[in-house]
Parts: sequence; C-alpha cells; structure tokens
Amino acid sequence: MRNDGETIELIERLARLVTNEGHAHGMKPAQWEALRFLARANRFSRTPGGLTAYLGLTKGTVSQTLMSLERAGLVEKTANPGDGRSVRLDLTEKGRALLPLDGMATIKQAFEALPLSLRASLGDGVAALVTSALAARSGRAFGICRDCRHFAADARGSGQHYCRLLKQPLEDAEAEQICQEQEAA
Amino acid sequence: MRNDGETIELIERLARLVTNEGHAHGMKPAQWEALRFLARANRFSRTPGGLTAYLGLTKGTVSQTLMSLERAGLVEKTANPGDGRSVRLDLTEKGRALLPLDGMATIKQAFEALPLSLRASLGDGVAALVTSALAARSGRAFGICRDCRHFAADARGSGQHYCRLLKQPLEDAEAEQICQEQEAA
DNA sequence: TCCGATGGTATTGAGTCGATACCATATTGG
DNA sequence: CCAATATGGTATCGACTCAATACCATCGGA
Repeated sequence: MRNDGETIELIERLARLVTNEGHAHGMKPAQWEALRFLARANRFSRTPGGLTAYLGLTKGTVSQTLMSLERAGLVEKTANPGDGRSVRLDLTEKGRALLPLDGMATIKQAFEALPLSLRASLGDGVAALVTSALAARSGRAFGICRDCRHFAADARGSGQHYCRLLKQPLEDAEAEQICQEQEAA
Repeated sequence: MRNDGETIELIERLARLVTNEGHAHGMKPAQWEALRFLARANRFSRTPGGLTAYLGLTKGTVSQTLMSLERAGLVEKTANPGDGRSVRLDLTEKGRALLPLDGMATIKQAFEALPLSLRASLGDGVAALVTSALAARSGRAFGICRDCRHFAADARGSGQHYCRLLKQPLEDAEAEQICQEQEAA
C-alpha cells in the first residue's frame, strides 16, 4: 500500500502539475494566480498588499507581477478613496474574459470526475494541510466572508449584510467573496 | 459546507505553499525538486531526460537547473557507459546532506498530524488527481519499481530481482526506487 | 507636529522557463 | 556499409519570478 512518504511525493508532483498548467495562453503561473485572486477577493482585499499576503511573497515581487498585468491590460489600478497610500485593483473586461481559459480547468475536471465521497475527504485533507501550513508561517486564511466571525447576516432579507470589523455594509454577492480579514466563526 | 470550487482553490493554495517552501537554504524550488528526484530515482532514470519527463518541463530548462546544481557541488555528472549521448546523474555527499533540510518537512509534519483515515483518503484523492492530470498531458507515472509489470521478484531470496523490460538485474534497494519506465502491474 | 508604521514602487542579481538552434552519438533502412 | 533520421544534451535569448534593499508618500498616534 501507499505509505506517508509516497503521499508526500504525490503532493509535490501535484504542486508541479498545477504550476505547469500556469503557462496557458502565454501567461505565467504567478500571473494566473493574481488573476484568480482578483476574481475572488472582495474590495477590502483586492490590493497589492492583499495579494502579497495571499501568495506569501514579498511586496516587491507582487508589485512587478501586477505591473506586467497592467501593461497587458488585464488589471486596472485606481486610487483608494480614504487612504492615499493604497491602490484598488480590478480586473478589466479583457482580464475577466481570460478567466475561463485557466489551465486549472484540467485539474478541475479531473477532480470532478472523482466519486463524491473521495472529493469530500480530499477537500477535508487539503483544507487541514493548508490550515496548518499557513499557521506555521503565520499566513492568513482568506476564507469566505459569510463564514467569518465579523459577518452579520441581514435578518430581514434586504440583501444588505454588515462587517462588524470594518464597519461596512456588504452586498449579497460580497458575502461569497474571500477576505483578507476573515476569521472562522 | 465546502463546494468543489473551494476545494480547487485550496489545491491552488497548497501548490503555492509547496512552491514557497522551495526557497529554504538559499536554493530554488526547481533545485529542490531535482534534488529530491535524484534521491528517489533508480539508475535508469537518473538522467537529464528522466528529470525532464518527471517535471514536465523542456530539456533546456532542466539542463540549466542541473548546471547550477553541478556548479554548487550538489550533483555529479558521469558519462553513461553504453550510450555516449547520455549522462548519469548522482547526488554528491554535499547534495545528500542537504536533503533533510528540505522545506517540504513542514508540509510533511502537517500531514503526519492528520488522523490515519484522513491521511489514507487524502492519499487516494491526490493519487487519482495526479494520475488523471498526468494522463491528460501524456506524462509518465514514475511509480515504484516493485509495483511494475516488468518487475520479476527474486523467488529464492538471493536479494537479486530482474527487470524484464531493460533485461537488467536489480538490487534489493533498487526495487523501492522510482523509475521512468514503470507501468502499474 | 514630529515619528514610526504602513502601502507601494524602483532596482539589482540569480534563477526559471519556453523556444530555437545546435552538436554528438545512436539507430534504422536501403 | 552508409546515408537519413531519431535521440540525449547543451547554448543562447528574452520575458518573467523572486528576495533583498532602498526608497517615497501617506497615515496615525503621542
């Protein structure tokens, strides 16, 4: 049977496969990662600093990747009202159009072909690994807004929720996005 | 609950964490991958071509990584007797001494902390993903020699096995190494 | 109003990576 | 036996990645 060492080798191999998929359509792995992040993150997290924390890189490195994406017309920067230092990032139409061409689709298909129970336990296992590896390097979870302990769901169905930490109202759609500040409820 | 999309995000994140671990001790992720491969592969696979197939990169790229490792004194190249084009790769003592410092140890610890049943199903899930992602890009499995259909176990306990494909005798220890030619029994 | 903390950018140097071109050594077919 | 071709590797180029360092502007508090 498979022992622990073999599973670790398979995880390394999977990581390499995921990285290799990142060369689809003339882009680079780091560029795809940035694109995917910007498609998933809420407005409080969609900044160079947010992406830096998500990827666990240095801010200089991330700044360069973002410049290359901006040059390519995939990402837009706008000044952040309320903090003159900070920058708001948004995908352009062109950037958004690229998302479905993501090479991760291959891996996603392989995953969806697995039996339901295996998908579930694979999810549990990967979640546990990510959580503890993240803890070891004091990284942030970037979980989903609605699962956060600062999230106050709207009780009256107006479609308006609230973040108790940032003291900001939240649209319905935003509750499903990932957030820099998220802490499990 | 976690849906499929969230699990895919976690897999991307795990891949990034694994890559980031690859900067331990002033080395680069690709260099660690090469080192680990050379520690695990048998003599038939321990060549630039073998590493190229394992990583799914181009041979030029791998050639450069190997040159940097040779410059650093971690890898030795010797001519392959029997084929003047081919090169045999071996870890030096210095290269072997580096192995225990691998940053993957962090992930390995996290893995070993998981309950046994979760470890098993995580292994099954990752194995299934790797197998089908590999098939999609017609990559080789690089499984363990003893699990290969060309492997003939020694029946009389002399410690000598045999590869029916390469028509070569195999030491006991070699049966546990990974091989370019391996096909599941 | 300083002063340190925070969010970003600029620059440098080593490494990664695909693409292309190239070389030497097999292997195959006539 | 000897071309033609295939195979295993290396060399070079250009764009990108990444950490490290230095730097700048804005923010926040004492």
